[in-house]
Amino acid sequence: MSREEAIAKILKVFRQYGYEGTTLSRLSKATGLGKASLYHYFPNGKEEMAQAVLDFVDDWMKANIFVPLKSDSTPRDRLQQMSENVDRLYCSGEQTCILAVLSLGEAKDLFHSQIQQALKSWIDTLAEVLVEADIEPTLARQRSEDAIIQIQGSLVLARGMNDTTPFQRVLKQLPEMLLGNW
Amino acid sequence: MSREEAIAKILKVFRQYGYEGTTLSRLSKATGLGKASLYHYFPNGKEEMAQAVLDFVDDWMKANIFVPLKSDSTPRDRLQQMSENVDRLYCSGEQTCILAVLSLGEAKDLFHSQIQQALKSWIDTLAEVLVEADIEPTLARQRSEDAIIQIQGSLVLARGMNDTTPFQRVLKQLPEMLLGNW
DNA sequence: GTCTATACACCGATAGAC
DNA sequence: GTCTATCGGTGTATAGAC
Repeated sequence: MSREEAIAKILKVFRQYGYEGTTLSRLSKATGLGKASLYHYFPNGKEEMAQAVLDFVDDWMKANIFVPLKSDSTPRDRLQQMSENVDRLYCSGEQTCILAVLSLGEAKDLFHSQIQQALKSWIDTLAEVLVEADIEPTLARQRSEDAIIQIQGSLVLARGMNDTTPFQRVLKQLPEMLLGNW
Repeated sequence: MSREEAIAKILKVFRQYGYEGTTLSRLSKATGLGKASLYHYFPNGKEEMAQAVLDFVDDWMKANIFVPLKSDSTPRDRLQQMSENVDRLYCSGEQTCILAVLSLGEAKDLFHSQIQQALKSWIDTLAEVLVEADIEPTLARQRSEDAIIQIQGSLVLARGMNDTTPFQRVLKQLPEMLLGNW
């Protein structure tokens, strides 16, 4: 198994159980690797695995969210593209946000600056698109923040209610909400 | 120390560290009680403490959110009252939502139905107020759901950005958003 | 009620064979 | 690379003195 494949499986565990709830036993089971083998890929153990997971998601978001947002198609198309990839990122609302999960407990101290940076980049990039769509910078910024709030909030609600409908509704309305047509 | 006082301190630990990250050592430190003393108040240990915390918050929400929402003042006043108490519940955005935290990992299996019920009651009660304010039931329900989404999402963002501003903005706009005046 | 002491399982991590 | 075996530490939980 490649390191990349292992990271994808490890990611699922961290998303479900959080940092402290993710044990080497669970990671071993999820990857099919023995504990010692995990240390072959990640010499610094659990912390390095969480770091790898964060880096992996970081790269994925750059490629599948930020790059599309900076493309040369129309603002509406770019926002639509983002929504589709956000839907994939969170498996239509069935998976938590790793940024949200790793901002709890001990993990908060370890990864806070990286999480903060990822959220900030997302909001900033989104706001730039809205400014291009002739929205006032202050309003653009606020709407972008609201978009992240709605995505995160609907993930929480979907998890708590065991129903992904709220997430899907939010995502569907997202482009028009951002552009202010409603 | 009374059981109630202990629960309030235990609540803080679960909010910060989540279910798996909350250890008896941390609870012992937070309460000032030895581990064995904790078992005097909560014979079934950690699970019972989490249950007590959930029940405590449940009662608090009934008294400080649901009851005000069902009072006989105007819809706007009731929503305003809710916002103020939500602000207290989450310490102006500095504290997580225990319902959101306990819907992760092992705790999800243990407490899912109670968490689901609490969220559902909140949305239902909110929607009733909006219907009284002559809003169509379908729209009332959707806006109520959006309110919970925005509260939860802004808490996540506030935590990730280490900045409670988003939460406070959401809360301030909440009554007018719900009534549809914006 | 609160404590010290302790039981036993599981934690993260490592050694070393293959 | 992957494994088994094992380490020291900490987890939850309990016994029993005071």
